[in-house]
Amino acid sequence: MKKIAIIEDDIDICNMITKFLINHNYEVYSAPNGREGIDLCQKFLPDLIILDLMLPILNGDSVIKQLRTYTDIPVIVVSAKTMVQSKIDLLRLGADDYMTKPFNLFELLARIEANLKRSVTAPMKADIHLKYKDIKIENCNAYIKGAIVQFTSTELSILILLLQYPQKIFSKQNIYESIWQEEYAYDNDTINTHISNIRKKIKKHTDTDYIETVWGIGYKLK
Amino acid sequence: MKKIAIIEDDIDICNMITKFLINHNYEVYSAPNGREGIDLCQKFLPDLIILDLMLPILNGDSVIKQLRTYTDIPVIVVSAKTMVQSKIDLLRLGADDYMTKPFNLFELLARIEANLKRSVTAPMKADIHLKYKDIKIENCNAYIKGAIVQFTSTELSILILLLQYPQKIFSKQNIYESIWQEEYAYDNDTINTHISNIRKKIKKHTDTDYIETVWGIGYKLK
DNA sequence: TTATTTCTTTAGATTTTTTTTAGATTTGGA
DNA sequence: TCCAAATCTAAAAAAAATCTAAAGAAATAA
Repeated sequence: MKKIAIIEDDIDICNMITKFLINHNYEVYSAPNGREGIDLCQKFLPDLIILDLMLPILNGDSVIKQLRTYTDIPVIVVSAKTMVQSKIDLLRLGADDYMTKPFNLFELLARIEANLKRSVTAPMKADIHLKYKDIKIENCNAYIKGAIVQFTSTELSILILLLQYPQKIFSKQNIYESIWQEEYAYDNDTINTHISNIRKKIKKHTDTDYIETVWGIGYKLK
Repeated sequence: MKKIAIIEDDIDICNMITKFLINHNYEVYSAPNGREGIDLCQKFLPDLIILDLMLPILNGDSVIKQLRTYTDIPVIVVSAKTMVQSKIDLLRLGADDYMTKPFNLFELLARIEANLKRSVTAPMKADIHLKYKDIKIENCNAYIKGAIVQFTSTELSILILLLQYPQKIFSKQNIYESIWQEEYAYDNDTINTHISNIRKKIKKHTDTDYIETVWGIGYKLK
């Protein structure tokens, strides 16, 4: 049975969707705000998320952004009609589909099924599990020699990128455009600094330096 | 700005997608059949291809097959709903994603962006892969008799240039203008020095001198 | 709001690479 | 043979890229 998470602050809408989906044979979890929504997703690993844009505590944009750092599960965004101009940004941000309120439950069902179907055939990023020598990444946590290490999300993204292709040399442009999703205009030492910080944290747990500087070209794992 | 090629025989659909993508800041090229589509791709080197399956002259399958002999650019296949059973074959053939007609343009946009993103992080196959006797170049790494050798980026560029045309004699001007992308004003021994350093590094790993000096003319491999 | 964390920018130190220099060596031709 | 031009290479100088601490800015949490 497929699991669906609903992140929605309006309790009536939430109940309505929940009942409807349970009737249609889904397992449903819900959370009333962004923060709890993210926790929920990490806990129950749903197959699809229905996300209200207007959330207390952590708004929809941020929720998608955070989710997308570690998973590709389909996210259907729900928003009031007046917010429609932001839909393109949402898709850009990483939402898979959107609907405006008020919506027809059957239309929602159709979209859920379409998106679930798609995510089966699409290559899954969900549930990252990487390992390289003494570094291990599971979901959003990094471990070095088994000890959890607190990387910031940018640091973790860079580390994951490197870990995904341990042979490849990544130019700063590669890294920047992969992580920030925007053009790399000029070198402002941002990447350098993050690399430096990553190294510092790694060094606390192990003697070896895992990141190699390839002069004039970029960085790679070593 | 990213370039997208559309290979689609229905002129209305083609125009619709073209307009939409131009509005979303892409540079768009299109071709009405498979043959022209392939020419187009060779000419404009798009970052992503949207390919209709049902094409006159050369059908979609063959187009993918041909494209895949020399490139890894993402290909999103578009097909009529009745053709859906072939989607797995398509993915197998080398397509990266597919959509059935009629489709939502925002969904297309989302998929385009997802696939472009993926291709940034994927290891590049377009990368250089050269071999000459005991010297091998893969990605940005040079190997001699299997051992990695640390060339600087300028040295590597020169070596790659020579390796690309092992027969050709390169004048210093040739080399300078290829690598530095500017006019070769006078001989300041820069090339000499780099050649010397390359030789030194090669000599550490093998007895033979791979670079031949052609007096009064330039250098070539030997 | 204020406090805290994270990210970006800055600036000077450091490291590596590139270019220049200079003297030695090699080459081809007179 | 000897000479002049071309090439070689070690070493010095210059330039460029990178590193990192620390400050400032921005985002997030309380």
